[in-house]
Amino acid sequence: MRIGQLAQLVGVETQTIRFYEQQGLLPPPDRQDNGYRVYTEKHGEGLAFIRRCRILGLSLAEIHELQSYQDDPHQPCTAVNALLDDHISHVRSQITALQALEKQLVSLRASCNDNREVEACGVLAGISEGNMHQQ
Amino acid sequence: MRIGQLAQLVGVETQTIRFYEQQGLLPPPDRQDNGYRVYTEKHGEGLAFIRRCRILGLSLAEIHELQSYQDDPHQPCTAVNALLDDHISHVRSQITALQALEKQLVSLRASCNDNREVEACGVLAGISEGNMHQQ
DNA sequence: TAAAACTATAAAGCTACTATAAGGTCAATA
DNA sequence: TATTGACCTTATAGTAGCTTTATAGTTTTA
Repeated sequence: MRIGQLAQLVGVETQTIRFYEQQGLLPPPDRQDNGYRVYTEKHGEGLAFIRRCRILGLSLAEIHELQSYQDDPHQPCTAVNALLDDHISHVRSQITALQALEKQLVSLRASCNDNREVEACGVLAGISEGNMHQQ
Repeated sequence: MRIGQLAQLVGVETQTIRFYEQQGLLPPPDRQDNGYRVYTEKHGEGLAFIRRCRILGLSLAEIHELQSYQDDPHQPCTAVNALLDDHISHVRSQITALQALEKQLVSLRASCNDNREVEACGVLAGISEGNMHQQ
């Protein structure tokens, strides 16, 4: 299987596959005589794992960490769970921050309507004067 | 006022001020004979405006856009409000996406406990097998 | 046979800074 | 006077996770 086929199979771009290889997330595949990469099913699984982790918002470093655990199958999986717990609390704090931001933006938006000149715009005034009561 | 004082006043690093100047967000200040930048109160206000916009999550491009509106004070401020509305819906969709992600992560986490070997880890299995029922 | 489609590498671009390097300026001190 | 320390200057590289571009070689198709 060549890189284009693998890319289509998993739904990524070929450059992304080369990038993951360069980053040490995908093992370097064998090469044909012409230098073309040849992939196996294992590579497909590895790539799919990476993509699912990315969809879950894990960083490449965290993915690397997970892979290192997989190389040690008889260790307890405490660290895996801890990694996920950390990530969950990270996501939760992002949500909290964005919700606070939304409130702020909505209240800023409420200070204006479309029938004004820029000079009298409540939004711009609100930003300029720092009426940004954050809590 | 020199760059260090301005930086301290607004609470940014001096490099950030130079960066904003280079990006066209802050007007180039006058220079002393020795080449040192000299800032006025206007610059302070401009910099504070930029920082407040950044706290609101606006990109430098959006800030640039807002500044261009400020240069035309007698235009209607429709575009300003539209920019904010767009940003609010952007923030809201981020929140929605993160909430869905959180659910996914929590359910994944629930599929394991700390008393297993990596080989039998419910989290790793969940990712590997793609049990990632997204809705 | 020639063009289209695929592969390769290397390097730059994206965002919004932050950090580092190498040096010039200025006031106070030894 | 020499030097130390704090400040300023520019230019360049690094961060994350790719994407884009440039340039070139290979294979497949028309």
